[in-house]
Amino acid sequence: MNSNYNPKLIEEKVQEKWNKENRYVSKIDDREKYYCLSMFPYPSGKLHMGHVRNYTIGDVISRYKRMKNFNVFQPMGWDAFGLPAENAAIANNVSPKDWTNQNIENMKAQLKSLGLSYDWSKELRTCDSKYYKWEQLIFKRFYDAGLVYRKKSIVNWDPVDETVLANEQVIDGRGWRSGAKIENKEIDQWFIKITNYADELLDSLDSLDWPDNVKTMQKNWIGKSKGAEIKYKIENSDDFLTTFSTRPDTIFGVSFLAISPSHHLAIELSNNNKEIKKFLEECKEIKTAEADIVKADKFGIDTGLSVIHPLSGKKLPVWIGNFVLLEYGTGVVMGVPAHDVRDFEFASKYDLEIKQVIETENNELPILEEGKVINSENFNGLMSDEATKKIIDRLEELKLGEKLIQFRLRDWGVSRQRYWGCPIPVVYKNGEPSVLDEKEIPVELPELDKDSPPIPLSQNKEFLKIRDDIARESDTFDTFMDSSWYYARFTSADNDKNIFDENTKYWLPVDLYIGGIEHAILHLLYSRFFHKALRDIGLVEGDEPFKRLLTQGMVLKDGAKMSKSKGNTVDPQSYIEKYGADTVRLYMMFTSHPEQSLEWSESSVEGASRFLKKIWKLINGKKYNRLSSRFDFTKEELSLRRKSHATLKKVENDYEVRFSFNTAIAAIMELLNFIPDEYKNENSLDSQKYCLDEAILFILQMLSPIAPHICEYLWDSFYEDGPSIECSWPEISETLLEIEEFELIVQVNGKVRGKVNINKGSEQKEIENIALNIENVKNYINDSEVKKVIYVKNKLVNFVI
RNA sequence: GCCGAAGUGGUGGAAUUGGUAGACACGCUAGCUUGAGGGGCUAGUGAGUGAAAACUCGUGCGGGUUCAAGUCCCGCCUUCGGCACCA
Repeated sequence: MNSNYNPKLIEEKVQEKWNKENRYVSKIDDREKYYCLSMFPYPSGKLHMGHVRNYTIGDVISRYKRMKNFNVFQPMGWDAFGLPAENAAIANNVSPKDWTNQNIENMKAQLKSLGLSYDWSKELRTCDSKYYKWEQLIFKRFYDAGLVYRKKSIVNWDPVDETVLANEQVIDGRGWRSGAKIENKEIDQWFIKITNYADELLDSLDSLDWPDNVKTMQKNWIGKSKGAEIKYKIENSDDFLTTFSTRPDTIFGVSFLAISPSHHLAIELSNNNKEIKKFLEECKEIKTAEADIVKADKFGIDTGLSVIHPLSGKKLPVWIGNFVLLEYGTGVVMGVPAHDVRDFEFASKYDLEIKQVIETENNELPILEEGKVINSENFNGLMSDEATKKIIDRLEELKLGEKLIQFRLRDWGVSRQRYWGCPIPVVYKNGEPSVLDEKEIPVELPELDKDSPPIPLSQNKEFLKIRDDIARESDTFDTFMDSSWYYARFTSADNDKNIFDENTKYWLPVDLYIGGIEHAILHLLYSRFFHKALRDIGLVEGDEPFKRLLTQGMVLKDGAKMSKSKGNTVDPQSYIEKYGADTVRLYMMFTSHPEQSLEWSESSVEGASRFLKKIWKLINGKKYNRLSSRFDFTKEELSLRRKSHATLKKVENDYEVRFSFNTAIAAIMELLNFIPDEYKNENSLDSQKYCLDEAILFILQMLSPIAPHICEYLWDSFYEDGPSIECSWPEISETLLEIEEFELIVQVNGKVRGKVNINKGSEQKEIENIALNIENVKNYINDSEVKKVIYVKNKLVNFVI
């Protein structure tokens, strides 16, 4: 039995065994359940390294949990609707459906070759009407629950191609295909009232075992802020302009109002004013993405209108500002140049009054922090918080304002003007929309003619026209809709009669959700909202979909994200073929902590492969001796046993608590390196054999979540008629871990000057004496007086002189 | 611009609660093994000084707190993720 490690052969063999046994099909049973979910991929064609990393992490944890006797559910599916299929369809003259299905087949084969322990019996794809018919049903139920409405909103309009473009399709303000200048266009769209849940989405973050940075990002995104709504009467009119401000204490510093270019007042004014009309035209050239709006130069135009300051009674000019978002607040900003950076820039540019009304130690305008109120009539001298209260009280008396809590979170626009998405189940009777009844669902996406490019549904006459006076909705759903509830549908994916069933009840919530940090806000927030809304219409239980979250970092090459456009991608398949899945998995887990970015390195793959070869060489051909542990172990033997158990303890903690697979692997490597050579000889002592066998069993068990093929193969040949490696995890012996000696660090003035072995039970005085007698320590202390001794138990002693 | 991260040897990274910086690997150097290549094995490997013992410096930059700072605080720089129509 001196054969070399042949990953291809053993991986095929082991995978065949798993298939035969249907080993990873999960059923309800008495054990504690563990639903481990990795974010399903967009079927782009080939697996990339980010997928491999994501799915290996999920698989390692799933396998570990199985060994710990959990009933594990780990499904996989496809986020199959989206733009790339349409683009590929145009580029390659294939239908989005065929392209997508082909990609799914390829990627599924790749996933299988990685040895991921998925329950494929629950596979789903979002482009399948078996899936999206339920999504249409959910939309109907949401509509009935009052969560759906229609509203005008702005899109990127390509006037040449006459299509709506995604933000990423607008490059430098121009359409990526046509090159035409992109315009803002307002159209009617469907919205879902996620803001109804703003408070709950915020509050229940506390209950989640999620990374703090993700919770913080979500919290800031929801953006609950306390302030006041303040009304400014328009001069010579009975109308008011309403603003929201978090800083009512600065109200006497207001020197202008700025309204959004999309504000109805701005549009009305433009009808009679050429300059304003021109200005609004110019504003239409800015992309709709917030990052672009903020980066754009701030400019504005005076409307000529004035408003009356609610407290001072002064006249203030009304401007239109390109930086004011209609979606946020009321679409009107009160400009306080002395205490806001953006207002300061704007006022400086257009020579508007800058009036300081807050005083702090810092004198440089703009002063952003709170302080003492000045130049504010009878509120002078108050501190900001008190002034805020009194000013709001005063506004309320005058009925010109009131206390208000405002969220940054906006309602979710779910309409998309595309082909490859879930049709929105709505019809228009004489132009009046109505959401379809459950029995009229599903609305299936129409098939395309062989040669037809994927034209938006709005141009598909056959699909649209039901009767002369009845037409279908031509928009499809945002693909975030598809991915907002798939975690729940997985549990019942094979049930065609009901959306959810008893399995849903059993498996939810997801115990661990793993995916890229780039989804920290949108996808995760939408899913959380969906879960709560589904709960409220009685379809699921519990308040949150994902109990624990692990956000993985990017896979980089040469310091940049691997991407097709940069041409720095590395194809995982070639590595799986060359080194085997176990090596690729091991490499991925060893190279860095899952939450950090991973720098791809060719040569480290070799290292991972070498480690597996070492294990193969040590174990292949050996048989478990099944000796009892009743030996008087030598000190050396004991130290190997201790190392085995200490490694086990560390690895458990790394797998379970820290998700720190790289250090777990390093510890296993250390253990392997620690085994003395003579123990590996055939004529070693029985006591040595015992220690070696123990180490071998531990190594195989500890490593098998990461490199399952080689470990199971070696386990089966080493431990004939033993238990399945998947149903066994070793027991730690705590007594073995108790050590009698430790290495004391001796410092003088905080610098290490010596180390010495000390018995654990020693008294502090005794330890100090030993430390003071170290030659090098003596040299440093000389005749100096020891002013202070810091002693950290079982660790170090520091003499301060 | 706003929100959230990251920065440690030639490289990937470790240091879990403020307590030995560089675990574990890769690479490199030398030696052994081999007909050669590959592979394997042994030793060394942060920089500098030194024959050695040992010492000095050293965790993006500049300050600070502390007996002690990669870790805490203040101010910067760079890179990455998100910013609501990429998924």
